[in-house]
Amino acid sequence: MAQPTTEPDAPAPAASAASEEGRDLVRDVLGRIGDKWSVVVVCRLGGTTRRFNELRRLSAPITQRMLSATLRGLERDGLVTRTVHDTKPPRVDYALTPRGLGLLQVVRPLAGWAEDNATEIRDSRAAFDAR
Amino acid sequence: MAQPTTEPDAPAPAASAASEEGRDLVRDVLGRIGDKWSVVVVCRLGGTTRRFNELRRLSAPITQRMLSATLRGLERDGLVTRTVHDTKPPRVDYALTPRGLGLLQVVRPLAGWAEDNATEIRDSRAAFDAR
DNA sequence: CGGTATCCGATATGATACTG
DNA sequence: CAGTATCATATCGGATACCG
Repeated sequence: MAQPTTEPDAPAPAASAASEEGRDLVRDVLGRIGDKWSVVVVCRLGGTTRRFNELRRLSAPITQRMLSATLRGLERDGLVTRTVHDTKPPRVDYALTPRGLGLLQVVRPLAGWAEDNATEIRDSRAAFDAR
Repeated sequence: MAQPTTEPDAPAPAASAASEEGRDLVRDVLGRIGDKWSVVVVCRLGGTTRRFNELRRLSAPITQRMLSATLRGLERDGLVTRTVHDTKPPRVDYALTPRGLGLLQVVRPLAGWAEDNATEIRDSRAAFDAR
């Protein structure tokens, strides 16, 4: 980011998320995909291209408003493409970009973990709340 | 849902998160770790055990309140253990449980992806907002 | 040291109605 | 079909102060 001059040598971020502002950035990115629906939508998109209402059914019970907002956020981050076909009735296709596919690769294991551990976690919560 | 009778063979949920209530559960779990700090704290804990303020420094700029709340949430889900040593001054150790270590395995790649793509995503956002 | 209690504003999300 | 606009609310999370 625009450090024009005077770099002694310090290129290597070395460990993870070293720089101060780098960590802010990483938390921003995680916050984006950490909203209620992004992970669901990315997983539902997968490697194929889907239309709006198709995606909505697959991601139920997402509301129209939230799907729209989620997709715009993902598009803003360069994770999905939005293609408008000028037909009647209108048709809009969404698909993951290469960057979005990269996200899918790391997010699918997460969703899998959540699924695998869901019932045990629910039990842990119940036990914790019981005392 | 609830195909009462006559299942020819259909045992496999095949794809991910098949059952209706299963999906709710999965979204609950994802919502938990999708808050602002859980991923950071889990990564900072890693395989070692840390004290409260130590963790707080490592997770800066988290507030005391949020670290406390985040840790309690993770403990509730059976992802971290909380060990109180009755010394003076008090000392409390936190560590990931086996289940928490499992989460770490899938969350670390996610954090790595966020780090790797942070600047490009920031640029995409700027470009999107510009128009 | 390791918290909890309280207050409060920002944001995320849902419900509903309307549109090209 | 694929959205947007508006309103209401719940929750998140920061600041601050106090406690054992």
